Amino acid sequence: MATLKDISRKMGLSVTQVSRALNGYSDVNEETRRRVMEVAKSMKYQPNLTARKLVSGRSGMVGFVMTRYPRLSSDGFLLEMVAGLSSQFSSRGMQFVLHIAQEGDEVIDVYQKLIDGGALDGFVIVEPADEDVRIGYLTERDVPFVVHGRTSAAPNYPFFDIDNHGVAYRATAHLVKQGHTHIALINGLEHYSFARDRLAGYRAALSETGLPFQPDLVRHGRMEEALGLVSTVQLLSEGGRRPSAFVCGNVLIAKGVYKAAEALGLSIPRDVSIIAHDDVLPDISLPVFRPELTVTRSALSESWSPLADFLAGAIEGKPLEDLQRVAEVEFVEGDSVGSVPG
Amino acid sequence: MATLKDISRKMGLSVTQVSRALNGYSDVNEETRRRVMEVAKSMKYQPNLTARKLVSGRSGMVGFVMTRYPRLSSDGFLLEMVAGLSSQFSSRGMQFVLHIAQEGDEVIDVYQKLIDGGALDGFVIVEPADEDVRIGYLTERDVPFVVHGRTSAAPNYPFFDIDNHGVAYRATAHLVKQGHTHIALINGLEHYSFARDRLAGYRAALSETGLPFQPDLVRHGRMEEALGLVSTVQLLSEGGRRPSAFVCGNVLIAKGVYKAAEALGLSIPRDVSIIAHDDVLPDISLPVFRPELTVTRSALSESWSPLADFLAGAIEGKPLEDLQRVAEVEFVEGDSVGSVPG
DNA sequence: CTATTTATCCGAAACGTTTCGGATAGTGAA
DNA sequence: TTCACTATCCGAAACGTTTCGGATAAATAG
Repeated sequence: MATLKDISRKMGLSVTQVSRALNGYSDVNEETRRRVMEVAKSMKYQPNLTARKLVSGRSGMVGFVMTRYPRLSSDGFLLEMVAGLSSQFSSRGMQFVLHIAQEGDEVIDVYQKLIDGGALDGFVIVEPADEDVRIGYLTERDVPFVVHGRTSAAPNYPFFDIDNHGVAYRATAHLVKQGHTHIALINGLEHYSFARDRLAGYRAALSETGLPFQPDLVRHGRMEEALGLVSTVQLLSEGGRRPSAFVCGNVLIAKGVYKAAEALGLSIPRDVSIIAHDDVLPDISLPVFRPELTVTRSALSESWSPLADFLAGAIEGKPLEDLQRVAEVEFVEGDSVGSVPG
Repeated sequence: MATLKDISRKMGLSVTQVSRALNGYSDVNEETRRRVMEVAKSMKYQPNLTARKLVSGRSGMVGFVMTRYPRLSSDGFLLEMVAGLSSQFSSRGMQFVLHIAQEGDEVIDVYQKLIDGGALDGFVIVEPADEDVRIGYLTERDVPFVVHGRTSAAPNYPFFDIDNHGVAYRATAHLVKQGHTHIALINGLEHYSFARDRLAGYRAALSETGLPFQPDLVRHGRMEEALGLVSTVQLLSEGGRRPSAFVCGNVLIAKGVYKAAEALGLSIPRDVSIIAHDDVLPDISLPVFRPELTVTRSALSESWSPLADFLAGAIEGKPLEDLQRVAEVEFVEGDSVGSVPG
């Protein structure tokens, strides 16, 4: 591989000047720069990243720590994310390193090791919990990171999140407008921030319209079809306050609700109304809904680019206000919402 | 972060000696080494990988290039592999970097860029094709790599493969022994080496027992349930030589065959016999077989460790013979094989 | 007692880059 | 003529390691 020295020798220039020419500094003659560029190309010069890192103190690598778990190999979200982030970072000249924590490793220890090794410049964190230890640790050590989601309305770290409060608020409000008074919320696991935000949005919509919050109409769990199915059957079988509408955390849950409704002989939207949040996962095995599902929609795939931008920015030391964004969600009406039955 | 210089200053030793003490060289007093170790630990010394790389010329990073494709996010094999390799490499102190090729990128260009950047020491290649361009390119440029699979019986590069010839041979021979004479092979896509090897094993078993090779009993395709289903329906519907037994490339295909058999009102193993190869993917959504499927079995998860070993060895310049292995497969009898129907 | 070996140690160079602090020569202004 | 300024360039240091080629003193061999 050709080095700066090779070029400088060949052209009778100093290494300094060649370096500055290539890096676009202003104190180099345009004619000189042109020639340097030309020679560099002809010699197939590629800057040695390692050397560059040594002096800049940065490795150009960012990391993501993943804990091994049983469902791993069937988790479409994860692969989608890894692929998305990886390509975003590499198009920015950075490397995205996926680190799988060994079984039994303490998560924080993994971060510590990676940081101390000096190989990573920053981290991406997804699915933050309400009191997230990773965020605490990285903040304390002053290591750059970006979060997909957020643990409070206005956190003091870079993040990209969707308006989860709005997701549940709009869905709930829409149902209320149709006259529904008993609206169930089938939500993600309680300790996730996004689930907390959605619960808050749901409650806000209810209280704004004077409807009571009924805790037994809210379910938390892993956002899979089974959760929707089981929750629906339970909710519709219990005596008394049967919900006439469902707000679902994602389309898998909605699929479960559809199935349960069918099994119980209920028709959508005549007997039950359903709204879900759609992450627009490009998974071919995604369920098909009949009738068309009404959704709040925001493509997960649009978050990788800002996440990469924000982490890169954080590493470069950009001000926090440039590194935070809450994305709006779209409301897409289908045919799964009707007025209250009889 | 503490550096070698910090330690040397504190102890009144030279940087050289500290470095050698830490790296286990013989020309340092055991007592000195002990003290150095102690101080290093107390100062939380972590060697700067970047600096080390600069002089050693290695980055400690190995790469895997993946092309983006539609089914990506639902591909369990891929995530399983990424997770497996990633953890194997990191337990060896190396980083496994996943690189997603942008749509439209020429694969070879991606490798070129990564190599020239000097950031990667070697590559892992999976699912080699018969005339694999990646293998050609890396060989030509003399860049270390390891292949999961192989393009010829005894290739001149490091690889880990299972005995694919044996997989099909044993399954076929087993069926022949039960008296079957019309045995179908539902195989992977034709250009993959493993599919070619399995086809060869299938033919070998047939010819050894004097049975004719009937090309129309062989199907190639993407190894999914749909392939098994469609192939089976076609094969059993055609006039004349209907197969009485099926050798399936993986369990998904076998699932398709089971479904087709059921739909056609055929019973297993009375009417059709089935054998498949089982990669032992720990995917909870894996099909359940009734009756129990007879399989050739070899866990995919056992290949990551040797692959990592071999690539590390290749980078260190170990001799080729230490970097190749063909793993045996296990034959596990279930209840899906019977004798030829009346 | 001298020559050789052995056990420890160290200085300096090297890896390829960026960057700080000038140096030089030419230009225009005072 | 002298001064300040601009445009263009360069030497040297620095980043944190590893490693080559010795250096020193003590121990052993002859």
